[in-house]
Amino acid sequence: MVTIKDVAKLADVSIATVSRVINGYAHVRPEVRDAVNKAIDSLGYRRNGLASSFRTQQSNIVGVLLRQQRTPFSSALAYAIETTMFDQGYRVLLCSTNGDADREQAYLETMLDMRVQGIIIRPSATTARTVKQVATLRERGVSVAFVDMKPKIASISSVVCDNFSGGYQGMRHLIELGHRKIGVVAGGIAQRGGSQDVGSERVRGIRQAAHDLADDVEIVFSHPFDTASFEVGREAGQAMITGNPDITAIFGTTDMLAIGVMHAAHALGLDLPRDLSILGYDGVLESAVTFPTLSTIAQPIHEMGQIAAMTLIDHMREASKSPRQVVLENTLVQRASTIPLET
Amino acid sequence: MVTIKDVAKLADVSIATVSRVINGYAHVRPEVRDAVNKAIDSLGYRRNGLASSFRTQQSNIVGVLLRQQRTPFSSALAYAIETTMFDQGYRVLLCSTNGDADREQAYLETMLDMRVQGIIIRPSATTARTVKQVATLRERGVSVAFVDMKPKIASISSVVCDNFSGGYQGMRHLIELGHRKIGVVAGGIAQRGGSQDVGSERVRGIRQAAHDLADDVEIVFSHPFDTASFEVGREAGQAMITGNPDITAIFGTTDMLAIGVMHAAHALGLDLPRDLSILGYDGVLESAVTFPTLSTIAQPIHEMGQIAAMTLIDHMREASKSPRQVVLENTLVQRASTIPLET
DNA sequence: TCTTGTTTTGAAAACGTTTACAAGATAGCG
DNA sequence: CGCTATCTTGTAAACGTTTTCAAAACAAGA
Repeated sequence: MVTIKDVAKLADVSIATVSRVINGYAHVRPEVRDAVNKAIDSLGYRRNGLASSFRTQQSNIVGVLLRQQRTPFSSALAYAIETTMFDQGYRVLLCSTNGDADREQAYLETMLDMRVQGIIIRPSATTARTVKQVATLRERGVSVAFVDMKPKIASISSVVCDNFSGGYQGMRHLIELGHRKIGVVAGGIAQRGGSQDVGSERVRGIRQAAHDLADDVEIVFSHPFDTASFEVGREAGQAMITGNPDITAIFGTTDMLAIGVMHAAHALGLDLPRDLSILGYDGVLESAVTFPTLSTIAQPIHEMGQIAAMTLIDHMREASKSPRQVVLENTLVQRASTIPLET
Repeated sequence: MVTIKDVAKLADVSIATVSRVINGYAHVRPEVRDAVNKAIDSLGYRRNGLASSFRTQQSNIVGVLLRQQRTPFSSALAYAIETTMFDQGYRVLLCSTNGDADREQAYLETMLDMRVQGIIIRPSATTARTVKQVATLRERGVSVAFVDMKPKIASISSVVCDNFSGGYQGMRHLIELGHRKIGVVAGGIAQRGGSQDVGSERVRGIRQAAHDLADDVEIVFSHPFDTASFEVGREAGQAMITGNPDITAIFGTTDMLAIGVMHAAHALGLDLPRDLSILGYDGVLESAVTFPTLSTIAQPIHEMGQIAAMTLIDHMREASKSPRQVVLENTLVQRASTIPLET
């Protein structure tokens, strides 16, 4: 393996000079610089990243800790973060904890061991524990940013969507279409803990909209305290439709949930969207692919990832940077699954 | 930051002994071991991963280079690889090149700089270039494994599915259902290059099955030389259905392609699956979620990832291990979108 | 020419660990 | 008790880079 020493010898300079050339420092005579570069090329020298990271005690790696990885939302988020980081010269150590607290712990330790400069976390259920660990992280000089969950500690930067407003918008959409008896399938709330969590916020927005916008709205809630998956949506949807045949619209607080509802409706022989309007939440790719295509409250997932990445980068480059809490707006994407109530 | 020296001082031993304890070497007296461990705990010492990686010139990081990241297939694969690696004590540097050769190059260099022990690659279009780079990698002692593409160099391990057999199975399924005029939407072939690529293999299997199993089968091909996306499938499907109204089944060589076809069929007012059977390929989550649910040739994606990971680990642990080419079987998952031809 | 200031360069230390080597301690054996 | 073999421990070098410090070279001003 060719080292900086070999380059120095060939170019007939000291290793310090080679280092200066490599790192683009000033105060190197142009002809020396050229000679060094020539030596580097001819030897095929590559800087030993391990050595330089060791010496400077920092790698250009940032950790990204997601609680899932296979879901459309998570992978879109991961992609956004990764590309942004790449463009800024950082590399990403991607870790999916899959809700396992031990894994989360193990990954955080690995990250610490590797002296990552910063970490982006989409916290899982065990938030309390995570937050405590985050405190430890910051003591060690690691920058931290949360995504998709506002931390209780105000000193941590975060990027979230306004889920209250999203829920509100969605409900308003259904009400404006004339629906008055509306089902809400709100999954995955309990396990996310806290009252400030994503799912509860959406439900809060839904209630508020119903309260604000019409006197005669009736909401039927279904709270499958489970993951917000397709199967859960189907089961909840089936129960809801059979139990409340007069419902004219169902709002799933997750696209996958809504798609599950859609399947239940199909299976029960309903003609969509004529017999039942269905609204989703997230705006993942899959929502564009259902039949009928799913109207949904879209989250700016890519933007979330980008902003989270840039926020973290700001903190890493300038430790004194004060934390910022970014809140992004969700927007209604109207497709084919929601139509005006036929009278 | 507390170092091994501090621990040594507190435990009143040499740093060599501490190192031995940390790394679990033999020849340390139990009481000394305990004392060191106690010192470690009381100081909150954590081994500096950067330093030890530097010293040993290897990190426990493996690189995973995928050409995409947002697709269901890729994220399922990434997840499988990552969890397997984690369980084996390795950490994953995940990189999505997004088909960009420069990015691929940049990532490979980063990986080299970080002295990753091994790399798993799902090669992109620029295979020739990649293969050349891989040669360089191996000179530098980095183990390499391919996934989802059999490399031309026999010395590289790989894990692929038998796409020929998959295509064959799919076609047989449709023929056995009585279909005789069958459309095939085969996307994303050209850009993968080579004749040995995934898409072409599937088409080969399809042709062979038609040839073997019935004299009177007519196949209509559509080759959108583009990514195998939903939109492409929809456009190709629309053209195919309107151009060949007597087709009774369509085989998409990718689930997303097939789902696109399904949408085209819906849009044209066809009643699925009565008017048209549709078959997909991949078995991604989304295929279970369409309406009607999509019959598909399912790939054992998780298994592919697992085996790729374990293969790479074998190579890393024992460099002399001879390469192995694993070929996995695809299996037909029959759902609602394919039914017998009504006569 | 001498002084002063600036630019350019090299020598050497340092980062925190692992590990080769040697030495000290202990045990086993005759 | 003395010798050897084995176990346990410490010393010190090494890994490849960055960076401090100081010296050398040069330029400019007097």
